[in-house]
Amino acid sequence: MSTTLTEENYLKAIYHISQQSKSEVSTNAIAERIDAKASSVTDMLKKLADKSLITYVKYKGVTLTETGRLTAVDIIRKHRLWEVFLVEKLNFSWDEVHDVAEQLEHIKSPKLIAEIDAFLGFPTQDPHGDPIPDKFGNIQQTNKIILSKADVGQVYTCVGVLDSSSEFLKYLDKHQIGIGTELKVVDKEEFDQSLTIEIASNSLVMSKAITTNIYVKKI
Amino acid sequence: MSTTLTEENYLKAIYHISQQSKSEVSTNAIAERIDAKASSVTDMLKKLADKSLITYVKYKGVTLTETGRLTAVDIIRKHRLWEVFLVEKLNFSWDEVHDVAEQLEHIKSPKLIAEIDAFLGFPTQDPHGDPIPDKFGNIQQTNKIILSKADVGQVYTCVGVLDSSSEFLKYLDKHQIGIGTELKVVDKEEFDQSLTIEIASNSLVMSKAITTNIYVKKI
DNA sequence: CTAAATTTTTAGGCTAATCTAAAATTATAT
DNA sequence: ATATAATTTTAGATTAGCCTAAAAATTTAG
Ligand SMILES: [Mn+2]
Ligand SMILES: [Mn+2]
Ligand SMILES: [Mn+2]
Ligand SMILES: [Mn+2]
Repeated sequence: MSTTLTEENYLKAIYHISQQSKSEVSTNAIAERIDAKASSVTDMLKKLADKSLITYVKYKGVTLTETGRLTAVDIIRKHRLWEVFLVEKLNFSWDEVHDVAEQLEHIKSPKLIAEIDAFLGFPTQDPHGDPIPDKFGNIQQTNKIILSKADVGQVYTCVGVLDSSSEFLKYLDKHQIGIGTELKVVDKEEFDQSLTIEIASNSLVMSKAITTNIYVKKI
Repeated sequence: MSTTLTEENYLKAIYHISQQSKSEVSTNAIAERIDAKASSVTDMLKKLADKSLITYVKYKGVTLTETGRLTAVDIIRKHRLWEVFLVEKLNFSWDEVHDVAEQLEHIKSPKLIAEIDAFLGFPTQDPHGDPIPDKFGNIQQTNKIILSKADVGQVYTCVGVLDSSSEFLKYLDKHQIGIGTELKVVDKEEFDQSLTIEIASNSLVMSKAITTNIYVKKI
């Protein structure tokens, strides 16, 4: 059975929320993410349940069925492959790709995405460091940690971002931080949780709002 | 003002029909092309007229306004650039590209299409020999003729097709005919208008149904 | 353990895009 | 010139996706 663009966006939202919370996904959480009213979400949840893409129990929240999960992951795969394409082949910067990928991810053509994948040399990560699911829906997870929980005195590599908004990515660009950049945590201010970071011999103070949006890995 | 996918498809249909007939475009002609009922077309025509994309007089048919024409040509530009991309970069054959391009042509991102254009080296023709409008909406027309009107004894180059359906293109593939192929019109059977064609020293009889769908140019 | 707050669902309505059936208009053929 | 045929438009429904307001269910606080 085929899915509409709107249904696909709901499945993706449910998938992403479930990645964070691990439990049933609530109507309100979906409404917030989709930017729709809870009543609209309820309507759609009934439809998705009818299509066996989610299991839905009134007042109790939803979980993706295996079919629903595979559908969501396939959309995410397409989104991330398109983002790589835009950056690698079309001179887009990492803060420009998301909105276009939101449109491109809904293009229906298995051959297209298989060829794009090959054309890009089967990339495993998107421009924001997020893993690209393989065509079977398997996702390779790396053992990254959030910068705010890093140890003082330790050196890390930036491996991803939590917030992929243009505004945040431009902040990182300004301070020459990207995927692969080495960061040394020099000091932590306990009062506001801000970190002093050393990047290529330059010192930079990052507020908690910043450090909770950067993924790093011990070198 | 932004256009919906459906509105864009109507504008494209009106544009293509007006290319053939040169006069006002009728409701029924649009209905047939869009594969919708005439009443649905009437509804949409009112909407497009409200948006000043067409001039519409009840019972008299429609014409595109300058804005409408530019919108239609921009969609066609995107369609044809995507077709080139699919063939040149992603190993699609010319009979596989149309349906995917029908989806891709509606992606809204000026940067994306500008970059694709540059990435492809600013092509002027799509895989079916159709001209690619430039970013200002100008279309370079070539002086092609339809093969059925060609002269016996004359040699031609295939420069395009009228029917881009997968079925017709596969027929051409089977007989090793493509854009650039040399064809010599050896004979014409007056009874059924069929032509005997010589291609690379092989002889082939083409019915009128075939010859009215191939564009050629005198060598 | 109840009362208040919060969350979720239901009820009813709206718009875009489609449809069928019937009415209105225009074209065609004696 | 008029009757018939064809085309086009109107009228009234339907479906997807969204909304607001109110009701119902669940959670939280005292
Ligand atoms: Mn993205
Ligand atoms: Mn991304
Ligand atoms: Mn095409
Ligand atoms: Mn084409």
